[in-house]
Amino acid sequence: MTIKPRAKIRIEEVARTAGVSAATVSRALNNPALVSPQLRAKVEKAAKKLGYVAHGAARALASRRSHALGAVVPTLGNTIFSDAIGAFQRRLEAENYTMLLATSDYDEEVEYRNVRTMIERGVDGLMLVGATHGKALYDLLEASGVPFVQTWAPAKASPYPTIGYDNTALTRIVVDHLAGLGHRDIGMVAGLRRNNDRVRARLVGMRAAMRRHRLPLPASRIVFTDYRIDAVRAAFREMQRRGPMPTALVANNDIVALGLMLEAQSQGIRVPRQLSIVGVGDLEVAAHLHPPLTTIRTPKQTIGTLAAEYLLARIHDRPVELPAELALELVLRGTTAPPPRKDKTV
Amino acid sequence: MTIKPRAKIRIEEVARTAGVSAATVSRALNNPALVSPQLRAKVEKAAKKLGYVAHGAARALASRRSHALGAVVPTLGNTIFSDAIGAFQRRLEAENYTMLLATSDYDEEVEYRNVRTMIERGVDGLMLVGATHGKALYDLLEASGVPFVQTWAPAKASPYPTIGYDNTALTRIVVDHLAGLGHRDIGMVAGLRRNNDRVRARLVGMRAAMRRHRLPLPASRIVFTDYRIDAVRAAFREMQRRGPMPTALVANNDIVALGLMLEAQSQGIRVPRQLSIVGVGDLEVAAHLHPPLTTIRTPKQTIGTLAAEYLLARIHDRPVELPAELALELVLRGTTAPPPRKDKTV
DNA sequence: TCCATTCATGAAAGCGCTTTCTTTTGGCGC
DNA sequence: GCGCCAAAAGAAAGCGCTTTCATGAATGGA
Repeated sequence: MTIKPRAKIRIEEVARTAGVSAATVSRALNNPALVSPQLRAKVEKAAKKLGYVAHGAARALASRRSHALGAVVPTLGNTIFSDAIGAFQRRLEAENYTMLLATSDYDEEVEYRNVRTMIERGVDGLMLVGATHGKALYDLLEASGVPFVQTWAPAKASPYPTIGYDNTALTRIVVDHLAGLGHRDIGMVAGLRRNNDRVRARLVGMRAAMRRHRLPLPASRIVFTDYRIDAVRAAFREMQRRGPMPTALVANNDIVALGLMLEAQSQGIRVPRQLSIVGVGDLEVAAHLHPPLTTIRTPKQTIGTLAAEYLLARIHDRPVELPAELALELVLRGTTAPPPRKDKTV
Repeated sequence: MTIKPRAKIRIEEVARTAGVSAATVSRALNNPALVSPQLRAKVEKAAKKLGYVAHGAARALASRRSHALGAVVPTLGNTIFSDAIGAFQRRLEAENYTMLLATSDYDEEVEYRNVRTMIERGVDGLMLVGATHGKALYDLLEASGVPFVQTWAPAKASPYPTIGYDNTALTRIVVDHLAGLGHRDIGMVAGLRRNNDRVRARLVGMRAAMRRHRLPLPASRIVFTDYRIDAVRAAFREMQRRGPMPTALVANNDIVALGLMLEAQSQGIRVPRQLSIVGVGDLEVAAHLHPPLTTIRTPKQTIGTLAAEYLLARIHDRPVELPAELALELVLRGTTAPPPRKDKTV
């Protein structure tokens, strides 16, 4: 049952066993084309036999390549990010890269520290969330020369490489839909703005869209919340407290939308008859809610995959281009309908 | 806007700037107690001024410590794991460790490769999910001498350090509850068993508990599914196809439970009047469903935190002890009730 | 006052690889 | 059969740190 922990094997010993030099072993393992088939076979056999596992740090030191990419996301508690990270990692794995992951909890300082640590660890590239970061971070990034890519924002949002969709457009699509249905009084249940340019962009887009439709959007129609269902329900009630409810609510994401539906239902408010709700993200449950949730499908996995591809390409000096922005899709389901007929004005 | 990428600073230059030797700089930065306050201050100032960032690989090579821990989990798509990973990472961060993360997608071979890669990268410790792995994996682990900890299983499940709760006990608790309510015909909607000893343990526990209550549990009462809601609903129908429905269903987790509730509702089956359902995990939504879900609360964050603590302790040669098993809590809510009165037998 | 300790510092030897540079080998044309 | 050149292999010099080990200064006991 217990295996004798054999001493660690260094390249030297593989070389001796195979009857070649360490240099040849290194080449055979990392760049087989440089070694004749016979020696290559010998080396491979010896390596396998001895259970040779290269020493990553030594390799990184000598080659100036860590074969590791870093990712810093706000949180793993949101499937939006964990899905993207999953896709990112799978892409890396396919290319034999390792992922370093850290979470910042929407804290700029923590993010800075994490990035610094990763640079220190020698990551070959870095994935960040959001297109607006502190100057200190950008300075650090530029000083280190590590390729990086920002995510969840369209390319135009930053002078630095960025990949994602346009959050401004997102709320525009939603408002267009709602206004098209006849809604004139639309509210928004937004996420917290702290270090979250996605939320900020959506607000901007919301305001602009409302203006285009010549619809009012007083501050009282916007309420902020984190993504705990309790908090969302409280936000719902907060909006009620501020005056008569809007006929439609734009949620920051599907979880928020779910919370709103839950609170509406428990108050006997009919969705969508009395109140329309739109989510964002198209989580799996969205389609299964009662009624099924109208939402915007966002390309989370694509973001992770493309981020990985971009970084890998940069590292290997392959040409890459980032899409200007990723497509969004309005998924029409059962939570939106024309507003109730105005029997009483305001 | 553009910062001139200053050349990378090596310890040598910090030493020169501070007017001391490289050895002193290293000591001042890593083990300040060994350096006199004056020199320490000088070094710190020089390091800050030059923006010195240590070279992790060189440091790892020289010190034989990577200051990185690895984690390999089946998937990030399940909050069970992403929450635990989040807690794990936060704990590491507090101690200035970095996390390497990889997902195996429940594939033993992928897991092996990932572990190998991490060992190669020189992780100081490793967190794994599950208490049963292939012999090859254990051999690798022992040969490398890297401390590791298994999770999501009780200590007794393995000769190796393991931290988690007892999945056998979990289903026992559920069955006890259901049987106590008067249910005699209980079904189980389990997860896929492939490389998943948690599911297998729950099956074992389920069978044992049913036996203790002298209740039958034919194979037809157990149906397997992955965690997509569509699949769960199909599983529900599959069970119906096999004969008259049980009066209670044990779900593999809250997502599965949700899927079951959804399907029941859409068929007009009343929960819990006609059908009791129990979940596992106590996800945040569980309390907000209609009716609120009876479920078992599992200590996911605790598992992540304790895993980190154990590993850190091992690395620093601090004494550690792992709890035999973590506590489970039955959260009674609205989806369980006595079975409908037997108007017609079987 | 002198020697034995202790403490802070510096010099230098690696850590285990990769990669340049050099040497050797072998293929091929004449 | 000889010489030339390309390809393959080896020797050795680092990569940028940490950590022994050695040294010198400072302290204290006799």
